[in-house]
Amino acid sequence: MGQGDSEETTPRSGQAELARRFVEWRSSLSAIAACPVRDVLDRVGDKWSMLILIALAAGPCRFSAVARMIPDISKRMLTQTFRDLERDGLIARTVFPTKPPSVEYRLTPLGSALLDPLAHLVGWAEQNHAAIQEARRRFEAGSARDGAPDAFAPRSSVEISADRGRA
Amino acid sequence: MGQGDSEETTPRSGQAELARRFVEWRSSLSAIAACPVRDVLDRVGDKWSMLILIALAAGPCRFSAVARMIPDISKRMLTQTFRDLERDGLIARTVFPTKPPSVEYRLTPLGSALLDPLAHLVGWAEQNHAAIQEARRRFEAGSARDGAPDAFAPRSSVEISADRGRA
DNA sequence: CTGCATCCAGATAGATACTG
DNA sequence: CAGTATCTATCTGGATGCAG
Repeated sequence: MGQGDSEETTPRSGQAELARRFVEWRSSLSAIAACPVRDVLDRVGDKWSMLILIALAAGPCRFSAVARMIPDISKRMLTQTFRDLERDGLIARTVFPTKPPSVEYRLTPLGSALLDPLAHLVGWAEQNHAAIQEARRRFEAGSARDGAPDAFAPRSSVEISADRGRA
Repeated sequence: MGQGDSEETTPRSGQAELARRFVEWRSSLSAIAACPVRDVLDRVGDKWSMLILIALAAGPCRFSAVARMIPDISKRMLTQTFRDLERDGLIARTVFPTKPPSVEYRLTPLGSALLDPLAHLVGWAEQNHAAIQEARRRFEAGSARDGAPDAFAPRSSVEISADRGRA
């Protein structure tokens, strides 16, 4: 399974470019795990960060305003996620010495920029969530019945023995 | 500041379109939390899924091959993440009835498609991780600057009263 | 080689109550 | 209103040993 036996005939050009990058990364996956990508995914991939980023996308918000938009978040988690986001320079926090005190959060240019790649992910999710859910149904059906006749299950035994020469 | 004092002069048109979508979502953030976006982020945002997806980006791989590429993953987590990924239809699993048995994992078209929005995120991470790290340094420097526990560093009193007109 | 089961430490996050 | 503190339930993920 070299990197270029059956893939290079496919007409996807941007896809191939993309694949090349990932191929290079394969040799240093552990480095990736430690480095910027993991950083970003850990921040964005947690339970609330992305929701908060979206909540602030349209403009600055007060603490309780965000809390209202995300009903099932606790104050504890909201405070904590705000702090992490601020720590990373994604949002800015402004305290107004009014009484009672009010605090406003807003996206920094950095946080605003993150919304763009995030939107790609969201777009993908919206386009493909149906496929994912169908895959889940199929998977669970296949787990219940061994050898279930699926739409595309038996692509297995054809190319097996030809490829087995490596063990 | 509102959405349009200094930002609207910037020539980003897709950015505005993007903002509009997020604005609409604000009213139903709890729905988003439950729905496809959260699904995808929970899958991709966990510790290993993305690494495995990248590992498979260049072509099919066997269990132990992936394990070698990601040295600090345990067999338990590798198996589990493979299963979740397969469950969602992102990767396909093929068992070869050889002796000893070998199993090959490969991206499905769905999983391959996910690589694209993922690459945007990775690209952003690479471009901005320096800014993030600097923000962290600045944040920690600002936090450590005063020893008083209750003083929360009102570091922007200047623009406060001027901006108060919007509440 | 691949995968599963068990046990276990640490992180995550919810509920509640209290402060300025 | 905004935030903190503590206690606790749950989840994640690592180590090990066993099985096909």
